[in-house]
Amino acid sequence: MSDTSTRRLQVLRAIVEDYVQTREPVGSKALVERRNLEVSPATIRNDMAQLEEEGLIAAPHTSAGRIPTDRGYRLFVDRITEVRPLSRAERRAMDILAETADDHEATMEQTVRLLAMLTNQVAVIQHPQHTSATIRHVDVVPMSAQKALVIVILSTGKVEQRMVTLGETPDEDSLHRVGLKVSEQLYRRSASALPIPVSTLISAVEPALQSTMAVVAHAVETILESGRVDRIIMAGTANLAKSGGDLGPSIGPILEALEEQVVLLRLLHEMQHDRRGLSVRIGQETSHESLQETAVVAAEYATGKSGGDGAKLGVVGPTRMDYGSTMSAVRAMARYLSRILSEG
Amino acid sequence: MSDTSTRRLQVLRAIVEDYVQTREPVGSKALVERRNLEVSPATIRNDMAQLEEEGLIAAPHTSAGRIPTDRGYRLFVDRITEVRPLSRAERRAMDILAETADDHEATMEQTVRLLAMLTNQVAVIQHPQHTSATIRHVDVVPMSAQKALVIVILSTGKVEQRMVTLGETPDEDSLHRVGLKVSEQLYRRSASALPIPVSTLISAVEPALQSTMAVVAHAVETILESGRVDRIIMAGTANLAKSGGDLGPSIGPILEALEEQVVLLRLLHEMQHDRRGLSVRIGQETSHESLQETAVVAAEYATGKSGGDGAKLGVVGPTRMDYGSTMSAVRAMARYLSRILSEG
DNA sequence: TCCTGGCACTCTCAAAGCTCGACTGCTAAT
DNA sequence: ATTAGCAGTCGAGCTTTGAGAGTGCCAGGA
Repeated sequence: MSDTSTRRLQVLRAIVEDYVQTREPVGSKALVERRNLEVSPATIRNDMAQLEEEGLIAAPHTSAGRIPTDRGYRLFVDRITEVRPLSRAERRAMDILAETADDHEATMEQTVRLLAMLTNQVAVIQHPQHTSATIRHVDVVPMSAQKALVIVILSTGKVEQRMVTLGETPDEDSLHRVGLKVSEQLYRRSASALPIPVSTLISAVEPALQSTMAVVAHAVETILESGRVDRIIMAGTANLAKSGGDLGPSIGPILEALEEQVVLLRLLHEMQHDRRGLSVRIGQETSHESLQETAVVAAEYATGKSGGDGAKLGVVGPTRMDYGSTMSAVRAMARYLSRILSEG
Repeated sequence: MSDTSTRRLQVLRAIVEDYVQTREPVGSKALVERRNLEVSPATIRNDMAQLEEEGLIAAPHTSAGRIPTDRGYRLFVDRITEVRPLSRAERRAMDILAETADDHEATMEQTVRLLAMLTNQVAVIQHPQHTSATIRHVDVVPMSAQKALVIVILSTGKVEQRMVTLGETPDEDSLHRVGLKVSEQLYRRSASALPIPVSTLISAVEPALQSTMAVVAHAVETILESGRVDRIIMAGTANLAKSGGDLGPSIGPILEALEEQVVLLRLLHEMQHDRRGLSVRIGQETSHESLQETAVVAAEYATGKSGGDGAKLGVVGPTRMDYGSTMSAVRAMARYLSRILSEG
């Protein structure tokens, strides 16, 4: 019993691997040859029939080989594939990245680009939310008679800004003073501690500036709130096209779904990570129409010294992808990024 | 003479317009019918032969209609097409945009997204360089024992940041003081006025902090310098795929070229704008391999109150595009953005 | 109970041949 | 300068055909 069922797993594995490599449905005969198994094609056929019944593989049409179904890939990912270690060249690339990291935003961009290159797929990365950040500095810059820019700098180095419309027209120095007051009052305060003490702030300035202060305080609050809204950056969309004829002829809808950041964000958010820190969604598991033929591999990375937070990064590619190396690249990337962000 | 040569222009116009609409080579017979001209197909054929000789149109194969060449489109754009006014709905969309503009970055993103929607093509926008900006505030935030983040806020509301590695490990307040000193010394200084007086800055702090100050000052300089390096944001890449089978089968290389921001930046930089403020590059005129089958329509927008600066925005699409409405959308978008940025 | 060899059957893919239709270019007449 | 008519060319699309690959099933053997 165990004998035959382990062979079936081997068959599934072989089918997945061959199909990923050759992009063609794999038949019983070809399989025994390529893998020089010890049994005859007929035996394999029986196993295949069994696997098909279990919904792990399917035949595109009567006289073709089999290809894995989403469930087949799922089983493969869960039980069979090994996460492969990275190659030397890949490690090198990451080390270089770690050295050249200067600015927060740039680091994210380089990371996502590198991940796209390593995997030859579309890479995405979620901006860290500043839950664990504290407020570092607030500044108010006049932009025109009526408008001013409120800028909040967080301890993580993230900088947020927002344009506000003022009722009156205070001079530049007054605005500056308002900014200083807010800085002073909120310094070191957790960015996620809402609401902020607006009335205290207002009463901290002279009456003439109080309405301005009200507007500014409100803007700061909005900024802190919106810090919980995620953003995604992305690279390697060209790889979608390059994956050549895979994904049906329909890369358009996929691109659309990717530009719709909301979809991806929800998806990433829902993903639960296993003990390896990885998470995979395959085909329909994405529960999104246009991503039927794609899979998402994601991992969490630590966004600051404190760790906890957990933004994510990952790649999107055809279900027919090399899960082993993709998973290893994603995992490694997450670790490296965590290290860079928390300094190492 | 003038009679027959103006008709030839009309024929060219008709060919371009029909081809853009139908996506199919247009023949002499179909042309007289659709346009109910007063002449016979044979006459048109003669004109076509003439136009072909001049290199304005070409036939994909012997028994097909004609399609415009790049030179044909060029003539069409230069001499024939009228920039069409926007529809009401389009104006509406822009007005809404103007109202919801809060933060600098967000405005840019919304703009580029809207432009992509309006034109159904890939929209790009170049970040303004801060030539005309002045320095508003500088802050230094410790990130770890060895590293700190230098943040520069400009009068335009743009915020730049850069990570630096410090030789020693000053406490947070010292760093803060360094930041304040720099702010104080450079306040109102033009961001493009380089080099900055590093030695003055260094001697403005106590000896223990001087090496730190040197690092920070250098970082500020780097930031100001790098402000001249352009960046591009982009939206609507999905439209590339949607433009269905146009562009050959080869949207991959195009996506790659777009991700290579350098290429686009050079291209945008080279474009000279006509009296309408618009500039168009068609096919080979882009002098870039993978953009052979695309055209770029761009316009300059004013990036601040002072005006002058001149960053660009535009769209990239198939050469076979509706130049009239694309040009009008780009131009309108440039005007609106100028107005928003310089406040109106 | 599991494996194997053999056989009949099915279905896709690619090449080949074919017809149809759309255009053109040319010439001679107006 | 324009027109009508005619002969010639070529691609798009359809059908046919053959080859190849692969399956399912059955009956026999370990």
